Amino acid sequence: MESVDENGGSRLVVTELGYIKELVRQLDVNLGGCPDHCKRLAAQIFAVTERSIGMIRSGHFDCRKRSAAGLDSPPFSATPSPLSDVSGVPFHANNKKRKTMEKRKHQVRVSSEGAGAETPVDDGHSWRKYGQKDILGAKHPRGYYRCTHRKSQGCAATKQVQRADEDPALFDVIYHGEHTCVHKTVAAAAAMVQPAEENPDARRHLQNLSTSLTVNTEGLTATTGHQGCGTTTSFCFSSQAVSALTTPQEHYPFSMPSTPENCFGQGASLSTSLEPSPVTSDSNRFSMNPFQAEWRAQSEYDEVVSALVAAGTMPALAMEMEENAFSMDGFEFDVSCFFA
DNA sequence: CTCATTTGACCGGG
DNA sequence: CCCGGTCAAATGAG
Repeated sequence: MESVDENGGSRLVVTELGYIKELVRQLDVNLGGCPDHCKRLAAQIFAVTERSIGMIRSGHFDCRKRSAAGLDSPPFSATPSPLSDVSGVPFHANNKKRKTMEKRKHQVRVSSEGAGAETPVDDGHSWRKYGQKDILGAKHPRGYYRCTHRKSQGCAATKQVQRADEDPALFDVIYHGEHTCVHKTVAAAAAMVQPAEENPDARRHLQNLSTSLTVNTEGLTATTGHQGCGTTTSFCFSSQAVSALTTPQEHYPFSMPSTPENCFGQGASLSTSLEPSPVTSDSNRFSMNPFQAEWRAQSEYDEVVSALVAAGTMPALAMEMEENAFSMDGFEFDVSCFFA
């Protein structure tokens, strides 16, 4: 374990465990409620637990290392669990290698929407199936998908989906290539950050966060200190909060806290400034609980992305982005995507 | 009609 | 030649 960054590594695992705890809490609250939501939560708990175990086993829980290795994140899934970064070759690949090796790959394990579902949870992109093959030694056939926008926009992204032998509820998904298609409004917002050529990772990560988003600050700790936030702190963005974000410089949304009471800096003030958002329409509604804010509507998410971009935050955010966590200024944030 | 899926044929690397 | 990946005609859904 020498190679493991003690602070960054263990903290990340602790964050993961905190996330699991929160999921269990949510599950407890939801027991007897919406069965689908419970199933999703259970699937998430499973996947996050699996990921945590993998992190501990591999000693691969340094945030920076994971960011570097996991830059080629897949379009997000409910709880993607990185099995391996099977990047064939770096970007500057030897051109004499096989064509297929030039594409970067990323494999994740995702759970199905419900028990016995035929497909894994939606990853936010639209795919068109173009083939299926029985694979030697595998119980289940492998499905081949390409981006629906391949024809219209020349998007070269493809994925392979195969049900896991051990657990039919799990799917191994291998993503090939990157989406170059303009995907919904999030992609448009992502494109505002920087041209894809200059900052492809930021753009991809933003794309990965499409649909809806949860920002959970539970377990927030500072890099330089041992005392984290004494209490669980949460924040969320409302329309008002977003307007606050759009003021640059002084309102840098994630400034370093100086005191435990103000451990979240502007984030805390964002939280307190939040009024129960007037529910104007379903498309603008979002829900929150004491622990987290959830965007249930695309419009809310778009608004936040635009605000973060305007505030100059997004590039920094994207640089430390992982599948469902990011760190900034020594803070780590869980960012989990939910399917409403 | 358009668009997505299915499925056997085909291709190429190893 | 085997096997994984892709193509494309047939078929189905909306």
